[in-house]
Amino acid sequence: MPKRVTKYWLMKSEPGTYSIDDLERDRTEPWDGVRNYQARNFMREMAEGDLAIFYHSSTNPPGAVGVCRVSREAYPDPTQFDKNSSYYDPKSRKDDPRWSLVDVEFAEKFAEPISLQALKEDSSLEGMLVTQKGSRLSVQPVDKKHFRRLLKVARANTKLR
DNA sequence: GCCAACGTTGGC
DNA sequence: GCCAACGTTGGC
Repeated sequence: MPKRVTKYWLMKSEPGTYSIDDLERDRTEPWDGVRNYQARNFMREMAEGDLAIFYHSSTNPPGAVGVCRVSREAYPDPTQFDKNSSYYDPKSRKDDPRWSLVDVEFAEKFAEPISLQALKEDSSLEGMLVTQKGSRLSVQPVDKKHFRRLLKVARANTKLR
């Protein structure tokens, strides 16, 4: 049996809701609240061990702030059945859950965030979904070459400190 | 706070 | 199946 190849992703979160520091403290977290079918489908493609860029959105500046690892593959998001949750979905049925999530665990926090602006200006990252205008997808695939490049930039920033 | 760029919903 | 109306995301 060939080993499954690690896949790479990018996951957005508003730091006011859940930040890389929160994940570093909690170590592992269910990535709940995703209510977009495309993003959900990407989470369903994830496997344990996949790596994801942790991205802070709706903040100044937005950008990549660290890395997390998928620690549990997709299962039903419990918040969809929780009437007290802002993620409650009355149309989702227990025998056919509409929304999924994965668990992610903390891997690393970058010494310096890599701003969206910097991502856009890096020609080696051309084609990354997150740099494209109007890209609102909160869970998205990342090419291996882009992932590796981004880590390289993060390391370089560490040396400059 | 504005608004462009989406995605979803529902009438027809 | 079309599309107008509405809601949301997220950069700026």
